[in-house]
Amino acid sequence: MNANPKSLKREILSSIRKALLELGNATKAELSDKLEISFPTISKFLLQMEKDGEIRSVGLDESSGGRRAKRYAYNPEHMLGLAVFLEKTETNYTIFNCMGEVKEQGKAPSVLVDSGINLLTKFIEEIMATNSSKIHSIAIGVPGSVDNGKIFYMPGYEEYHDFDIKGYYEDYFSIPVVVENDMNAAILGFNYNNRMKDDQSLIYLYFGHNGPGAGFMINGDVVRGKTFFAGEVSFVPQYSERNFGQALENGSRINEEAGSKDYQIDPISRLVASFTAIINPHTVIFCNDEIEKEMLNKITIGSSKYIPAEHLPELTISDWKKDYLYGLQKLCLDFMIMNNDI
Amino acid sequence: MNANPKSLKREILSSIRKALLELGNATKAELSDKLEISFPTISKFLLQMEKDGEIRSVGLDESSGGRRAKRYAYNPEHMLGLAVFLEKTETNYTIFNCMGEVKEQGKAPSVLVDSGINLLTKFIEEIMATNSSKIHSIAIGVPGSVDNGKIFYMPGYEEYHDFDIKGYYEDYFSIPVVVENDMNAAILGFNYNNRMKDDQSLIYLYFGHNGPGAGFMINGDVVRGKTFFAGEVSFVPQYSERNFGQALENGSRINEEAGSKDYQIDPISRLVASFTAIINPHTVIFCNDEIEKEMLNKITIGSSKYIPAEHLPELTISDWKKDYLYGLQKLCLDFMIMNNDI
DNA sequence: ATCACTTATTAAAGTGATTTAATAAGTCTA
DNA sequence: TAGACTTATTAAATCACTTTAATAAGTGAT
Repeated sequence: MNANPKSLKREILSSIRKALLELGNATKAELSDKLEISFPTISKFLLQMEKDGEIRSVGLDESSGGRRAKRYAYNPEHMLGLAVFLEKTETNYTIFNCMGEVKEQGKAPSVLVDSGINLLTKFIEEIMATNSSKIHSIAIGVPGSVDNGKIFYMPGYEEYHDFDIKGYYEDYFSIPVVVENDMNAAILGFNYNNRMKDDQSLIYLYFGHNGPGAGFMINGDVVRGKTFFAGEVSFVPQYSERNFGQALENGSRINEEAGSKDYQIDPISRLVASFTAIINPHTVIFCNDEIEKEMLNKITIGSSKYIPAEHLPELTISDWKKDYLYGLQKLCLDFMIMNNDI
Repeated sequence: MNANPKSLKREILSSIRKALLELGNATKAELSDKLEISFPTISKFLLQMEKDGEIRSVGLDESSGGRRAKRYAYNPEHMLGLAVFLEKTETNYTIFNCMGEVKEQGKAPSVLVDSGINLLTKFIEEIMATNSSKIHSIAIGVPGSVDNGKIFYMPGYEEYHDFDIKGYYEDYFSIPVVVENDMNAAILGFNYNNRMKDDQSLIYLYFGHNGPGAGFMINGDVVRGKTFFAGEVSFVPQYSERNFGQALENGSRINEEAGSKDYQIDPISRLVASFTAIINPHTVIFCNDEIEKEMLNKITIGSSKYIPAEHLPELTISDWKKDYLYGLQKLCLDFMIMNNDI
């Protein structure tokens, strides 16, 4: 619980930031109206923000009969964010501004090697050195389970287990750090990017090289589960003798030479049916490098054998990598907007 | 967004209420400490609350070396809540205080008859008449899908569809009203009653006379789904040719005379496995009039054929009716504590 | 019993947001 | 181009919580 004037100030500041970024630009009156905060208060905050270079006046409105109103816009370059995503084969990073515009991006060999955290630290340090003061938060994406900034489980990298990356780097760089699982970041990114309502239920489904998995967002929250096992859909029992993972594999061996993926339709349809009967999501997202549009129609038809069609989720295809990046950006932005001194 | 001094006041008041009810009793210093609100502010609020009869002094603490501190407790009788649950065969109601103590309860014939809402209105009106001013909020439980106080779907009672009960009665009685589906209320009740953490994922599973169903709470939120279809688990495909509903029924016909329920073990085990692979819940709750303890063990063993045992949820048995009632009470209490004039 | 000490409570000054009134900067009409 | 009107901004007064200082009420030792 935190109910005091200081928190009010923070609350107001971040709500102004959010509104300005969302609207693109606004007058004081518009902000006061939208945020239900009094005009003088808005005025005072904007004055300070303009002094700090956080916002800029972008001219006067046309008169609506009286004095023309000044219009303000957020200065996108005032704060930058850094997103780093660690993968087995390489490490990518992007630096972006509040509008989501990428200012710089690059690639490096994987830092996920035995030597532990040092390589990653050095990597971030170098990036920070050149962009110094402007970076206000860091988001790190990892291929493993994350519990509140602490790596809980990352297959193949046991030396990272139980390491509190978030805490470590927040101490080290003195800026907010957020760490998230790749799949969960992708879901957040998809949700953000497609401007969906906040309380949607989404499922991001991938088949991958090491077996299928899924990321879940329910009522706008990422689902991790009791033992971070949520999304291990290959274990879903589907046929008398096979689970989802086996049905995909088994089929693939039989149809190896045919080149057709039709054998996957029924297992996926059953999985979609199970999702619907259990959590009835709004959307199920597939990865663009794994599945074709035509396939989706077949799955829709397949699922409707198990569930009345009106309850089925919308099936869409999206760019996983892009969503992942957007997700990390979104996490960063939230921190930049919310968390702030003064 | 709401960031102004008025909301601060409300926030403080409800946090004091919450803390006092949670702790049972407290001194001003304890409240100030716990809530991170300054002593003078706490003092001012408590003074007013004591004047209003909302709290009472319950004596002085033993001295810890200096002046003895006054200890305050919430007056449970200050506000009462009314929970009404509508069923096909009858209508139950209870009146209870902030501590959850039932002050009065009763039963009436079902109001779910063709004549629409009038019977229910009259029923509540009579209860309100005798307990007049003390009832500060009403919770109504219904056997159907509810969307923000509006009945979305209630099988067999199409005349209620799209009727905004919440809005109607809030206008009529001028106190907060909350309407919730029976299963969802039961989950809230179980969660509340067992003092679980707020962000748990629970599943309440019932088999019922008209086929099985489930209620879901994920990360502390009730799950309704895109078309309020969440929890219709009988549609989950489980065997090559049968879904969960069919597996339960089919088995029952075969084993009709044997009296054994063992045929249910594998379907239920598979369902629990599906839950685990998808959302990895903390607990799955069964109804005490439908299943025995011994059965649970068999299901646990059965599920572990499909999923590594460490990821499986805890299986428990609970009193559905009681949880349902507690859930409605909890909803009422939340409204009483939060929503309040002044 | 008095004094030193501890803790609870009350009082006064300070900070921050709101409300209301006053002022400034425009537009439009006569 | 002056006056009426509209709308944006600034200023003053008010309300609410916090911080800090002062006071009250009790305990225990000398």
